[in-house]
Amino acid sequence: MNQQDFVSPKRIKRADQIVESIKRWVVVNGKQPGDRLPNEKELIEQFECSKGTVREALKSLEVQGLVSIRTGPNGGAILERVPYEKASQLLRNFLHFEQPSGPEIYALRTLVEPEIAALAAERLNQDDLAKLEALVERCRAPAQSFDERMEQRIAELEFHVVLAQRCDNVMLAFIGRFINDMIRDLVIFKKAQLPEQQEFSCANLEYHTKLLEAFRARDAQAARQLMLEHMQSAEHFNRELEGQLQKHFLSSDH
Amino acid sequence: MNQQDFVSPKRIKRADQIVESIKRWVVVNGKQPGDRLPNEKELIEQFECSKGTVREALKSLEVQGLVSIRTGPNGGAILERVPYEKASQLLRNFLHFEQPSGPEIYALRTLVEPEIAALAAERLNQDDLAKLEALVERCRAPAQSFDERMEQRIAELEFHVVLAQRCDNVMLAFIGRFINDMIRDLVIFKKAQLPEQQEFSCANLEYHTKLLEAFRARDAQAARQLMLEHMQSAEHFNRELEGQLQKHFLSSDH
DNA sequence: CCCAATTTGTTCGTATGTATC
DNA sequence: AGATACATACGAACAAATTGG
Repeated sequence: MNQQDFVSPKRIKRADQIVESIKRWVVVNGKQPGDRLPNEKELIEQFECSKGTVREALKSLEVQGLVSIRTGPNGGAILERVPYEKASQLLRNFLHFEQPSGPEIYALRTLVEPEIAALAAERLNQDDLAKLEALVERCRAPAQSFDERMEQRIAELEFHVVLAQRCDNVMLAFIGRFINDMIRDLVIFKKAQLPEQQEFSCANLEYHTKLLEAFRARDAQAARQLMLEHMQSAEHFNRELEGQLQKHFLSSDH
Repeated sequence: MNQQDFVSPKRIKRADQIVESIKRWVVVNGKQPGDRLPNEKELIEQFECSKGTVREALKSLEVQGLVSIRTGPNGGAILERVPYEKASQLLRNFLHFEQPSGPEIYALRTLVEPEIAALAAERLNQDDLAKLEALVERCRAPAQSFDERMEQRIAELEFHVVLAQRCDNVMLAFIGRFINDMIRDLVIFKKAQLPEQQEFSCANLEYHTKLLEAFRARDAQAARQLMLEHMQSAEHFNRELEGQLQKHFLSSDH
């Protein structure tokens, strides 16, 4: 039925072709977030296909986070910036079966966080600094309970997310935020097994305090160096923790 | 009609609920790639909904790259590892409106490539080394034409992709491959504007040759150091190139 | 090679909710 | 408030693909 059938053993669905066509159309016409796509009727005659096929293509674009579809008159598909949450979720799907280990995550973190800190140092405003200080202060009082300890651990990670969001390299910003989200989920997931690690919390608090000073002084070099030491320390403690968990797992059952 | 209507102003579609349920089902039952999902009929009675709704949910999972759907007896949806190409494409959607600049990409590259080189140094086998050598040799003869120059440029990038694929940190491997894919597209897109840059090609060839030696000797430290210098050099040349392009753009028209 | 069983894929018609004018 | 346009959801019938005898 199609001339492509001889070259391509795998049939390419019409809806997917339309998705690609629409993407090209967006790129070559320089369409921006907020711009409207042609409505259903126009797309149907443009691509000479049924209403269902167009709807399937739009549906696919929606799942990818590229458009949102509004109901009502003058509704239809409008272009959207892909929200971080969507991109994050799709990347996590990819990593689910790859199972990155704790050490792998921390190794990447050690590479990127110092640079993020250096870039953020030059861009943090008073609001950001206040937010960071609040997060640091929340970790200062010794935790009284299990939940409180976990809450402090998440506040620590939030400190890094704030830095990532203020970093003006979009790729570094994404990776930084993504890594901290992953670690947050690890913390929550392993919460039943999470031992005390008082030393770890103290070290983190100290580093964050010093980092805050460097940020206030807008000292990028100091921030980079402090963050590097902070990450190496965290990497060390994580290795220790995983060793403990392994031992506990081996001795308890199985 | 729904108790959620008070807390959540935004109605959550049934199909999306089913998607989330299936994802949870996969995680808690430890399903692996190749395992089959329940077929349409079972899903319909499981979720008490129509065939169309189930199909929409499966469609969504397919767009996300999590399942592939086959027809016929013993057909249905089977779990898939999300292929790199899918994850890459979805992340590029996210970055499309963020427009990472050349310098931003190269800055991240300078951070991750040295580590990738160090990790790869310990894992490259004879086949990999032969492949790398072939790619280096392809760049040795001076390019005679425009297309040949571009082909060499792409072979240079392929060198880095091979390293990324052999790196045993899945997150680093993904980022490394992704960055080189992005640069490849930049090269192809800007091909009309690509000036000669003989020095750049020579420097790259020299670094790749030295790196190959280090890989043969399984010298991770040397590989890391060489790659760092290589990346700093590339970052420098890219800055120069963008300066030239900017000047050319300003003087030619507009 | 064809037939039959099985399972997905497509296309109707219809009803209902919901946002916009 | 009412009319309109669109999305969502359902059901049933039919089409297409794949497998195994």
